[in-house]
Amino acid sequence: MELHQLRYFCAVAETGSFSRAAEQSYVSQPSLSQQIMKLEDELGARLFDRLGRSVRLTDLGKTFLPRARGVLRELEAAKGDVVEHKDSVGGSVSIGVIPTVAPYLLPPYLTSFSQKFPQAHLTVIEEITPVLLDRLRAGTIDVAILALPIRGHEFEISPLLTERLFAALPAKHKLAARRSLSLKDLRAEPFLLLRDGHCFRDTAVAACDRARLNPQIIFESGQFSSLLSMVGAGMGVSIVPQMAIEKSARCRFVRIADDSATRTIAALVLRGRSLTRTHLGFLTHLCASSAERKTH
Amino acid sequence: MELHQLRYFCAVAETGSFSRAAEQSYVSQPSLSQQIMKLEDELGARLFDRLGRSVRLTDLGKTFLPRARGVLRELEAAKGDVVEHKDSVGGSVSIGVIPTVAPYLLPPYLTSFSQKFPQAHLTVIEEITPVLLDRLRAGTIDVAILALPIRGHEFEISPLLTERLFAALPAKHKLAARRSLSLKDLRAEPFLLLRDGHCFRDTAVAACDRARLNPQIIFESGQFSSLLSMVGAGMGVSIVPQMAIEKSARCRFVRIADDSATRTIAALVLRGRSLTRTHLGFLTHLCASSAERKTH
DNA sequence: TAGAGTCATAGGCTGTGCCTATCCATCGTA
DNA sequence: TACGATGGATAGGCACAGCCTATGACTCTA
Repeated sequence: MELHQLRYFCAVAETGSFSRAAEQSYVSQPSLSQQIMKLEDELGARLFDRLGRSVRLTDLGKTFLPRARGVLRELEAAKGDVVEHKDSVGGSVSIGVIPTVAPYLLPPYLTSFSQKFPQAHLTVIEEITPVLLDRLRAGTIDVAILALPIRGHEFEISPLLTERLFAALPAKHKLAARRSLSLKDLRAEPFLLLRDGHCFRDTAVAACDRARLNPQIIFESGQFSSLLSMVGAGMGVSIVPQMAIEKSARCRFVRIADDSATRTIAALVLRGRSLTRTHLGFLTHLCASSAERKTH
Repeated sequence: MELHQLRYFCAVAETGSFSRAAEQSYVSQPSLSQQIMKLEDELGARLFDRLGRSVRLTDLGKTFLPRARGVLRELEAAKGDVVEHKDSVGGSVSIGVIPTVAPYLLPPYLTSFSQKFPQAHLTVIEEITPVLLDRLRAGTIDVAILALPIRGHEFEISPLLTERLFAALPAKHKLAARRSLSLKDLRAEPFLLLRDGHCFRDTAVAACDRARLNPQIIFESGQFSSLLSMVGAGMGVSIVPQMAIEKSARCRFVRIADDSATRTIAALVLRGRSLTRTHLGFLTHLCASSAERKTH
């Protein structure tokens, strides 16, 4: 049983004639006859009585007609659903962000995106990098925003922005008034860093490694604000990304001049995943916004 | 969009794998892949994300899946309906009968048929021959029971029984004691016949014609019982079929010996009409019963 | 009785769905 | 890191199914 057979059947039932049904269905009359006969053979009974001039539904045909229409109706509904789905930008997007980016970068993005796509529904999840990667793989988030580098090429990576790292120093520190400094200048300082698991800790440590620096870590926390208040209290120094700089009377931020003292934020998508219009809208919005940001 | 594509799609969605879906659908994996791709092309969007090892529904796929299932469910329902319809003998049969047969022949047929097919629903319509033929053509009755001859071969004709004609005479008539008579013997008699339109009038007149008899008709009625009471009152003679003979003190029935003085009752079906099991059941029952009747 | 209309049949062609063989990427494992 | 196993995509070829035109069989009408 095939769909075109059902269509032909309905056409004959409606027009009461094989010839007219064929015309209406844009096939030749013999082809249509053949398909109706094939359908009848498969069902094991006649659907129409061929009476000299006209054609009439048999009892079986009468019961079969609404069923055939039902199938075709479902089919149309399915097609309609697809069209609707493709046209809509009302879908939802789940975004995963690492904690050292979430509070600084995301809010302006989200508000401007919501203005552009009012029907879209956004969900934001704050997790550390390995969790985000797992969730990308599992499909429980659509996009992840995190810091490079990311190994493995199972992801599609779009770099968004690269920012410099800054040393956070107590206001009264001897280097606090400098325009910039080198990591080596911090060789003797006690360090306050993010807890293990936060990727920015790895970024900072990697920068130190490249500067042949082995920092002595005396305090760890889960968030920058805790670190900075400790720095302000004079317990030691820290390294923060540019976006985490916050005005504070007791803290000074000095640009780290080392070439490698940067971090790059990127948006990741699982390679091979198909993206809805809403997903694409969000991604392009993300890239556009960050490009704009760079030019400032 | 084709049904097998929807089936393949559902299979992949269920198994989470093209290969397993192909196995389950009894096609090769490339064929199935090809059809899925074709479906995706038609819809203009991916239904699955091919992720290295496994395969996962896209958002579109997720909304499309219940729709595809809906189409296939409707299809199964349609097939189920057909099977059920073919197996059932619970359908209805509309029977048309001419008035000069209805009260005599039908009752025993109907009761025995209802015993054999308790779920069948019978409808009986009593009309004169041309009306019955029209209704056969229009499909508003399934079977007609009437007297031959019928011209035109648009009908399938099954003779049921042939009965002799009898002369109905007043009890005191000079021929009333005879075992049989010839139509010519009635040459001088005034005739009472059925009204024009009743086919038995034609049957009787045709028999007279063949006997070169031109009957003088002095009374017409729509039913035999009226004629017979008038005959009993001595107004004249009449001709009736064997089955219309009724015991009466004032009427005598004498067999008409003429070869052509018979009438044949037949069942008619529109040629080319498909018959349900119930229709066939009724027809065969009719033929069987009348065959049995003949042997008595 | 000729002609128009209707469905069925016959024969031939094209497209397509299927197959096998192979390629390419990923994943698990030595 | 290299290798085989797994799973999907690609390529090439074949056979059938659906379509077409031409024609036949039949009915109804002028």
